[in-house]
Amino acid sequence: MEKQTVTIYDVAREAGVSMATVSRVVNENQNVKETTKKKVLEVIERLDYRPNAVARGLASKRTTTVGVIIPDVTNLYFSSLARGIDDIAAMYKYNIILANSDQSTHQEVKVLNNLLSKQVDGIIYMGTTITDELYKEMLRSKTPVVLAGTMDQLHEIPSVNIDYKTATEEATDLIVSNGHKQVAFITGTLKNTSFNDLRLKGYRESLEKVDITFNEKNVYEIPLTYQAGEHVVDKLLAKGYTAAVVVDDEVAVGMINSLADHGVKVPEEFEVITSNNSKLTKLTRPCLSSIAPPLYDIGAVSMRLLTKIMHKEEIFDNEITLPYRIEKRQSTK
Amino acid sequence: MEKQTVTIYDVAREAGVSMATVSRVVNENQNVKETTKKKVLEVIERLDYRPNAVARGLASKRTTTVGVIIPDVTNLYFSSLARGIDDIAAMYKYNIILANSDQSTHQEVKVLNNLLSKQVDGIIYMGTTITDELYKEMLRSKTPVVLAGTMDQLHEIPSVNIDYKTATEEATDLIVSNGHKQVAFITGTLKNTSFNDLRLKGYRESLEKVDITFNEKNVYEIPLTYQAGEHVVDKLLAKGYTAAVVVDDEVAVGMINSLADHGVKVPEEFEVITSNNSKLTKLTRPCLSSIAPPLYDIGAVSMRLLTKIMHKEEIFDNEITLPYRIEKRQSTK
DNA sequence: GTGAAAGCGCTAACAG
DNA sequence: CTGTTAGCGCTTTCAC
Repeated sequence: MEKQTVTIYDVAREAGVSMATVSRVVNENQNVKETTKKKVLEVIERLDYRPNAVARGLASKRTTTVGVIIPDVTNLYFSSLARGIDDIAAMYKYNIILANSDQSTHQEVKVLNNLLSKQVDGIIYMGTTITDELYKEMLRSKTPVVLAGTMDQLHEIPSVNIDYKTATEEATDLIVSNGHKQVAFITGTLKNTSFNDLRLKGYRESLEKVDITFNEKNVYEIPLTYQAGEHVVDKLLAKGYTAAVVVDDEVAVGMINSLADHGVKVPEEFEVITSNNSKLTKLTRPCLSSIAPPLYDIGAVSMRLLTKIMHKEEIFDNEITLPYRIEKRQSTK
Repeated sequence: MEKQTVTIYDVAREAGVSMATVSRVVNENQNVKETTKKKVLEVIERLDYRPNAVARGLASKRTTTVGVIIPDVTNLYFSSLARGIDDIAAMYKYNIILANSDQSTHQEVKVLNNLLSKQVDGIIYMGTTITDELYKEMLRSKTPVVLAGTMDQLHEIPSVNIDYKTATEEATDLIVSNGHKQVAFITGTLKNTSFNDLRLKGYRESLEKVDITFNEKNVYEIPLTYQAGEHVVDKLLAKGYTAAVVVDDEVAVGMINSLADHGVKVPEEFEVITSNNSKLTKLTRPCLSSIAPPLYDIGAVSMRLLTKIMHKEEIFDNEITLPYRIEKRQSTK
């Protein structure tokens, strides 16, 4: 399968210069006379020469490729980040190797090693939980890693996030200020996630400000799926809850639809606020109120941070916290 | 930035064999004695040797990487295909370089050439339109290309699709059988797309079966966005339409929400059927009836087809047509 | 069953 | 400003 036919050597011969000169022209090195440069470019054009990035990668030890580990491209939260990542990557002439991890540790470690063997210049990791095994591998890696929309417990790996605790606190404030006493907190797993821990803390502190005692019974750890959202509503209604703070949009959509199916009016009889402000929040009726993290920007800034690390530029802060908004829509009063 | 420290040479030395033998072990070549194999594997483990895929790619001219051109990862239709592609790719030990094209020809040609320079072993293209310029580049490429969920006018490039014409015909049948006379057809651009052409034909033939004269005025070419869906509803209502066949789910969601906002009851006063059966169709209230192409499978089969071409296996059919269903939900009677 | 040696196409000193 | 010369780490004949 001869993909490449014309090499730098062919160009050099045709143009009557050395490979080194061609290389210089291709890499936009200044030290080339205008006339020879023109000549070389002409030959490149004529021969339709395309530099072989693999050879280049081997010789220079830089592949201009970064690995992106994503739980599932089909999840709007992550794909929104991915879009920001890719745009900035393209701007800096990097390509992206996208790998779905399904959030399974085994997969993730495999994927990480696979990416490293491909000699990516950097890695962006997305996902809600970081197990010890994966964490160790990341720390061990000489290839820089940036966490997008997630963080490690010890805050050793550069990351880009919002202030989850305060955001969740504000979101909960919005609800308790309407007088609710039974407010459920719907979350994914609380294992290995400093991320959901922070949210839980925000929820808790909000309640305590209005003298509602925090009770673990009000915390529901469920799978982050539409169906799980539908199901949890049955329980919530049976137990008399009148509001919920939700960490995932798909879950929240499931809940809001299920509430409608139960004939429960939102927001009059039940209030819901969710956390990611993905497209979905605007597609439901009523529209979902939500914490609004700058999804695209989290991805974009992560990639930008990674380029800085890869280029050994000075970094002022390894842990970037982006601002968020609270979008009040129709699922809260 | 020394990413790689231990090389095949180190392993060879430690194990007291030649590089060639190590290479054979790594590549699972049969011609190695069980005992030397064991010895080599032990050293690999001990040294934590990881083959350098870039060097391997240069030497073997195979990168086990495929390029995937996607208009926007954030679009559920395309990301669902992408998920199928990645899963099958992983199964065959390929990685994916994902590139967002924004469906802009200029971008696409650039991206394609970029992918080729990275020496990908194959390319999967997603997108609704294929301009002549891009088409030429694809045909010229010695690297195999497969079209996922789209097709070229001349059917020269291998592709995986459903029968858009018949599917749209059936979808329209469903609506006209309920007696509607004014049925709009909401589509994206009709330029450079054998794809939407086929759908239009299906729509047209369905109408003609019940003696409704096809009229171009009923065809609305709009951007495929939620907002455009909302806006087009104003026009449709003003002109007295009572039903619409829509080619894109986001548009359909915009329409259904806008209809609700106008106080128009769906499906009683207005019926809508859409085309992609993405997650979105189940999240709206009422749920959207839809043509249901096997999204994940279109991606998966495309990738499988590509592996066959890359491995020079025998191909029985370059143009694969997968079966679809019609999902009747609540937006049609 | 194993080793030696010749590249793959390019970059990166180092001379000049 | 330009050319020469080593590799980068691996696969792949071709011998033995």
